[in-house]
Formats: sequence, C-alpha cells, structure tokens
Amino acid sequence: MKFAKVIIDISAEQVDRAFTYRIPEELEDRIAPGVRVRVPFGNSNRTRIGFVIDLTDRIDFPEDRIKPIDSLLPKALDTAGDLIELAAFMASEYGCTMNQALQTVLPVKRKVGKNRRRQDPVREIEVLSGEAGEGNAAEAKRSDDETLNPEQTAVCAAILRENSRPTLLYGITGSGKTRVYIELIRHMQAAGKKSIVLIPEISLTYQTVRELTKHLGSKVAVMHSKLSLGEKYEQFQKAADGEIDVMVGPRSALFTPFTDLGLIVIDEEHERTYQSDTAPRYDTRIVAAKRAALSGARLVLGSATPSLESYTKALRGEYALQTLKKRAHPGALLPKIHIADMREEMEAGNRSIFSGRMQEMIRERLELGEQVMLFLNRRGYAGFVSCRSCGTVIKCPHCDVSMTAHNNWYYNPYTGAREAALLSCHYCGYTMPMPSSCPQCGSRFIAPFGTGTQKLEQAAKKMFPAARILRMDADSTTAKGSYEKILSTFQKGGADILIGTQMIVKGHDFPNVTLVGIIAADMSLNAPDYDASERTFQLITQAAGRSGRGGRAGDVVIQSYDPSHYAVELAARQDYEGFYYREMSYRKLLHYPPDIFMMQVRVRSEDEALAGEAADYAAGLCRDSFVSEGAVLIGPCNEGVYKINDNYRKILYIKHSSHAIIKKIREALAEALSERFGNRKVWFGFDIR
DNA sequence: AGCACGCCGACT
DNA sequence: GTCGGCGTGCTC
Repeated sequence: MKFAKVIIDISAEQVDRAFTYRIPEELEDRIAPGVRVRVPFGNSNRTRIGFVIDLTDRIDFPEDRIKPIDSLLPKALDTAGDLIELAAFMASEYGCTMNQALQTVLPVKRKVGKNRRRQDPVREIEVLSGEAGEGNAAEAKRSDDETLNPEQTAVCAAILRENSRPTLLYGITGSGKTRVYIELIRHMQAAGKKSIVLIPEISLTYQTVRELTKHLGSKVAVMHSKLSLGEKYEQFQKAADGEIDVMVGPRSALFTPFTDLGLIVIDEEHERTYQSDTAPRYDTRIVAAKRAALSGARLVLGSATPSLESYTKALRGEYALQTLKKRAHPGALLPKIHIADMREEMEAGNRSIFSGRMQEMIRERLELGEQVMLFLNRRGYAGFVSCRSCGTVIKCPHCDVSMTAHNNWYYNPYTGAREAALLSCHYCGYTMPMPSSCPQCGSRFIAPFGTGTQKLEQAAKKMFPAARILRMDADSTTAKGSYEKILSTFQKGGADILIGTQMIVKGHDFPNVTLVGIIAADMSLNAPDYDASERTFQLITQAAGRSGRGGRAGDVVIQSYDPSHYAVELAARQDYEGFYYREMSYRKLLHYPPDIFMMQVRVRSEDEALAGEAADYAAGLCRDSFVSEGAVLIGPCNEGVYKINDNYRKILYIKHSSHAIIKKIREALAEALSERFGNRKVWFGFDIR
C-alpha cells in the first residue's frame, strides 16, 4: 500500500474529509489504520496531526500534488479496524466531524501526569473493600456459591443464543444480574474472547466492580473517571497488548481496543451518564449496539428499572427481553414501604422537613443502634413552585411540565425572604408572574421548592442532636477519595445517619441500614423535563432497594406532597410494568420520546440579538421546509438558564415519528445554518432523543 | 482551522 | 500611489 487516507486533526466541517498522502518507504510497515501521523498541510505546508483511516494503492487525486507523510507519532496504539468504522458511524449518527468521532474513539497518548500516585485502580478498590471489614466478609460468604440458580442459568443460555439482537436484561434489585454478567464473561474467556462491562460511575457502583474483580481475578482492568488521560491510555494499551480479558469502566471504556470482543455489558442501562454531554453527544447504548454488530459480540443491557426507550425496543422485538424476577437470596426480604403525605403533615401543623412517621422511625433506629440513610433528590438549580397546603404544582398551560423559578429572584420587602418574581416554562418560554396564593386552594403557603442537603443536615442535627450525621453530595466530595472516605466511615458504623443526593442510593450495600428516607419525592417529579416521572420512579425504586439488605426487612419512608402520583405509588409497589404502561400512555398522548423522536436545536451566542436571529431563522427554515413533512416545531425560546458564561442560549424542539426524517432534517438544518451563519459568532448544537 | 488571494478606504 | 481591512476559497 503506497497511500494513506488521513483525517486532519482540525474540527471544522470544511476540512473534515480524508486527504491522500504518500507513505514513505521507511514507514511502510508501521502505517496502519488508527495510527496518528504528522503531515504537511495547506499552502504553507504547516505540520499537522492526522489520523490514518485507510490504506490504498489507488488514488483519485493528481499524483504530483500528493504530499508524503512526514512522520509517525511515537507509541501509536494498534487499533481494531472496527473502531474506525465505529467512528464513521458516530459521525453520521450524531452529526459531528469525523475528527471529533476519532478523538472520542481512538485513545490518544498523553503524558501520564497528575494522578501518577494512583497506580492500580483495581488495587485501590480492593483496599477500600478491605477497610469495609465484616460487611465484606459477610458478602463474600453470601456470594460464595458459584452455581447459578435456574432462572439465572436460563437467562445466560438465552443471551448466548441471541446472536444478532441486543438483550435487555430486566432483573429486579437483588436478582443477581452481576452473577449473570460474570457467567457470560467466563463463557467468553473460555472461547478466548474479551468483554467490556460499562457501569455508570465507579464510585457509585464499587460493589459491582468488587464482585467482578473478585470472581474474575487479574485479567480485569478498571477505569474510572478520576484517571488521567494518560492512565486511561495505559489501560487501553494493556487491552491492545492482550494482557487483560475484561475492561470495566464508564462509557468511554466502550472504546477499549480489544480485537476479539465477545461481549459488551451495560449495567444500569437507564442511567443518564450513558448519554455523552460533549460532542459527539452519543448514546452509549446505540454505539455499543453498533460496536457489537461490527465485531459479532453480544450486547446485554441490564437494569432493575429499564429506560422506557429500551423497554419499548424490547417489546417491539428490536431487543431480546430476558427477566430475572426472583431475588437471588431467598432470605432477602423486600423492604416495607410507607408513604408520608406531607400535605396532611402541613395541615396538622408540622412545618418541619420530617414527617411524624419519619421522625418516629428515625428515633427508633437510633435507639436500636441501626443506621439510616436520608435521600434528597435535588436536581438542577431551578426550583418548581408548589403549594404546601394542597400539593398543587404550577404547570405550563402549553407543555404540561412544571414552571420554573430561576435567575430572577427578588427580596420580598414584607418577609425579607428571597422570592421568585417570574416563572417560566423550560420548553416553550411561556412566562407568568409568581402567584401570591395557590390558584387551586388559595393558600398563601406557595413557594419555590428549595430544600438542599445542607439545610436537611442542619434540620437533622437540630432534631436528633445525639446522632452522628454524615453528608455526601457534590459539595462534600470534591476532594479526591472523599467519596470512599465517607462511605467507608459510614459502613464501619462511624455515623448513624447518612444524608445525601442521588449518589448515596446506587449500588451500595450497608447491612446495618434498616431505614431509608426519601425526603422529597416530588423534587425530581416536578423537574421541568418530560421524563421527570421516569427519573422519579427509578430513583425511588433504587433507593427503596437500599434498605434491609442484611437479612432483615428494612423500612422505606417516602415523603411526598403528591403521594397518589403514579410514579410514587408504583415505585412504592415496585411495579415496573405498571409504571411503564402508565408512563407510555402519557408520552403517546403528548408526543414525547420514545413515542416519537425529538431533536433539540441549541443556539448560543455572546451577541443576544444574533442568538435570537439565528434561532428565529432555524425556526423559519423548519416551518418552511419540514412542517409539511410532518415535523412539529416547538419554540424557539430561551433555555432554562438563559445566559451562561456570557452566552445567550436559545433552544427549539423538532418532533417527528421517523428517525430517518429527523436525521435528514438535522443535516439540512446544519447545512443551511452554517451557510447563513458560518462566519458569525454563533454556535449550533443538535441532539436527537 | 489557517492561510492566501483579492479588491476597496485612509495614510506614511 | 501603497498599507491593510476581512470576504471568499482551498487545503491531499
């Protein structure tokens, strides 16, 4: 092969195509798809870096104008050819440049810096689990039995039989999904094949990781989000060198350069972290399905609360569906769930954060020397507005999502309190003044909902002065290793109450926790997103699963201003199917995903007028050209937080029932917008759900 | 993204 | 007359 197709490392559409370069003889045997090279580029022959994506003998460009590759970048990693095809898929699926896709898919060698101390992530987890003491020993005993129960065996066999479709593994909490993964991985190891296990976040699921490393030993490598780029590269290097069989890690671990991949597992597939928030904004589940197809690997998506999207695909037959309905340890009891109606509490004169039931049960646990977890699912900065007397939440008349109070607070001269002056809708931009009394019942106790974990901690300290309280949230875990410190302190019995945001509800096993309190189930229920109910159902179901794992049945108290809401009720009953059908009927009625496809078009500019002009232009294009094709346009309007970093942010939504058409619309829009605004300081982003 | 070419305003 | 503005177009 005398020539190489090279993508230049510049993320601009105009140069995002393959350029042909001559391969100098001395480099002939070292140039392969996936390697990075230095090449002369442009009029001035400036040296630029590029990715080789293909080798060829035939050229479609005058030979005398073809320049030679300058040199090879040191220590380039041998890459599975599949990964380049995967990058091409991502570029087309998510409308990013090939360069961006390659940057995401191909590990780039960086200096191993900063976190050098942390040599072996697996050992780090072992150290942590060692500290956990008896809890760990007890768990080891429980999982000693290597045999699967009949249900798990059947599921494994069915997954292995499924050779073209991904499998959705719906298994209730405690049904032993991890055991199934381990069995599948062993099967692959026996066949000489490699496995990738994706998890939402190491710190949140270290128990799953521990189980995997314990059963699969030294052939497992673990990546986590605190690894430097250099360290990630080192892990990838091990995979490329065949030193390991299994890679466990967050979504970027999907791109582990295994050449003989047999299995991809996505654990807790409903988690939002599987959606990338930087370009290319890919959905790990979609890209994983592509990678599995390209390399003939099995894909398993596991969850106790599958995303509506995945369950819908399973029902349509696009995914195979396997279920685990039995708890793996017959002794393990489901927790008892109590719902506290906060409106009644209000009526009875209780204005504290804790319902009478919650106070009573916390006291009881403290006396018994058992532990309590209090969970507050605070989301975002924007607060919804609700009536403390009747539970009414102010909603947008056009969108059926909560109105939010944000960024426009004022100090009420009568009460001295900071209050919202204006409410607006996240979706259509409709605004209304903050009402002074409840439109439903007239109560004056109507206010933005804003309880935070710090406030909860203070209240708990005041109410239970003798209790030792730990708080874990984004603010208290910024320091390295602080997660682990808080968790291991709590696990060793160093505190009675652990207060936290959603990070405390995931996959931890605290045998002495016999009470889980969900302080405000309505918090996520009234987030201004169409999937707020789904998120709430998932959180409550997962949180409830935390209580009483040590052989005793635990209790869960759910506090809500809207306790009859189906998400709360069905989560309390652990009724996933019931929730699925109920929520799907709502999505169908209002035309939200996964019933249809919805594209977000985001517009940003430091120039407010330009942002507005660009958003209006995009909307105009859509009305002129796509509405006739059945597309529905919503907006444009200001984003929930209109200005960030001096950038004004506009958003519009385009809905369509066909994925192919919505992609076509994205391409047409992207082209027309770059034609019109390409040289102006405005940025566009597209995102299809 | 850069860099050159190219065609119109105020300056040594 | 020339220096320089940034609009348009190309990069193997």
